[in-house]
Amino acid sequence: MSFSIVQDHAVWTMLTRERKALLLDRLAVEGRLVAAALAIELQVSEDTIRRDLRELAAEGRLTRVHGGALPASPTHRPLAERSAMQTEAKVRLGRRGAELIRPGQIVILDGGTTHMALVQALPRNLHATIVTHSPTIAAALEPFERVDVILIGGTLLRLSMVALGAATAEAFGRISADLLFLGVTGVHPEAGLTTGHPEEAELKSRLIRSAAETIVLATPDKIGATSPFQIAPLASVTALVTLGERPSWLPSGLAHLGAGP
Amino acid sequence: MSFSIVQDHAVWTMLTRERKALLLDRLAVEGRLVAAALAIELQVSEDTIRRDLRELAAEGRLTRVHGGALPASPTHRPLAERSAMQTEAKVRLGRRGAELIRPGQIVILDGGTTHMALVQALPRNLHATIVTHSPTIAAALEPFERVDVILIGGTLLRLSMVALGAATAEAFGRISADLLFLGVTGVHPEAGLTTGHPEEAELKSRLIRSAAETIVLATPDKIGATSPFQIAPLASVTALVTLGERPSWLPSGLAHLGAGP
DNA sequence: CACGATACTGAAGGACATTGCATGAACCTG
DNA sequence: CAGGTTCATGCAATGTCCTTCAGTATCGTG
Repeated sequence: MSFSIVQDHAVWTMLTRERKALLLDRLAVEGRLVAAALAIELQVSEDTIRRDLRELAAEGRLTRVHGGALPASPTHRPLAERSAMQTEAKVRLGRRGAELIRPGQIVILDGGTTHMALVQALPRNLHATIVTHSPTIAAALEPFERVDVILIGGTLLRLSMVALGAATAEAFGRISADLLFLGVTGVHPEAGLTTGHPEEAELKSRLIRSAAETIVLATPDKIGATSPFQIAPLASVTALVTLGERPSWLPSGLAHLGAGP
Repeated sequence: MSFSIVQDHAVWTMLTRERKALLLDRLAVEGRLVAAALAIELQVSEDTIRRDLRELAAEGRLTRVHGGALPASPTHRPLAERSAMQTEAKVRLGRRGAELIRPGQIVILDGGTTHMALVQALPRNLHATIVTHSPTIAAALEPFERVDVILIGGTLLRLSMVALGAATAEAFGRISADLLFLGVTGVHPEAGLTTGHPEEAELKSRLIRSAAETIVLATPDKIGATSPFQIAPLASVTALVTLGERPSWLPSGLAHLGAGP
């Protein structure tokens, strides 16, 4: 073949199936696919991408739209839209977060699209125990054969799709984890860690008590922002991961990790 | 990994078994195999590699794809592939099952792809409470704004992606539902309802005790089939939904519903 | 040791899959 | 409604697959 991409050393022949799997993965993480961009990125013609999308659509794995594809029907707009926001930031934070998990650790994963990105970034052969009260996260952990998943039940709060309630809190109370990835909607020098739902705030504060270390992955829009309900003061956090520089107002006892490009 | 092919002018003839083992090792490490590249590397014809891959695929050790092979992924594929199996049957059973839910009822939904199809068939404005120990089902219920979702936690059984264990059983013990949709892998005149996992069988039998009525949606391949572990005798079921006619051996006290086209 | 049976490999040929390109239709934007 | 973009289809080139066959090595048995 004369069109192949010779890169001095080796030709990375991507199998068709691999490419399709990649497309679906990408769709799950980013919530949308753009045909033209993918063609450039994967070094194939747009026709090939379009063909893939058409075939995946025929299998019902995604919905074809002009210019690319969107998740298959069952996905709800709010969630799909949320995951389409700040995609790049979330992918990078997720990758950085995934690196922090050591083999064998017991990790509590809070809900949220950023943590979804973290799951997508986990190495396939990771050996760990992951505790979560988010059915979405739990479902996404299916492919990881060496991960033990502990699902915490309760009443689902529709907005954020996590379990809440007395039973949930009690179940977390019986767990001592090594690591907690905590989802918040605000990180502020005075207000501390905040979120938009009172019960959720309470549960999240309990999560902090159930783990030795707490890590917050914060997209840029959350830094310096506040939401109505406080989870805990900043000092409760072990490390804050952001895309940019360390905010000047961070307490000195708090580690800051960059998730640069 | 590097190895020399020629040692002292003597050619290192690799035994077939050795080569196959190497292929599997390589697949485990790299996650993919490309037939053409392996042929060059191992100094055999592509046909030989292809033969190996074909045979390994027949043994279920890997998945053959155009150009090479991918992991058999006893986890990833099953779910994706299982949901692709018997699609038409599942959709019809799911639709029929969805019709059986009355507004305001408390419904226990077991895991499984058939029940996933049921969720897809639910009316958007359904008002009900759905209890489930399957994160996949729970996640799929996100779009239904008037459905209260109760998630039951536990340790996830990867194969079927449902929560199991003492906590799960106990949580179900505290629930009295109107309706239970029970997933089984066999419906047999003598063996009754059966499934392939002992703990799952035990939990399922507990589910039956937690609901006033039990409904089994059975695809054709399950009728007359048995799996190793019994859940309960046929008489425990309120209604059996199938695509075809009522099996002659069904106990007379048991309702049969057709999910015809 | 001889002999047939079996297993393994490579090669030929035809079927099949995948890809990029060309064409004209459908779509979106302003 | 004009102009660009995106799309589906048919086509040709190439790569991959399977089947079949023949040659060689290995094994088991007499």
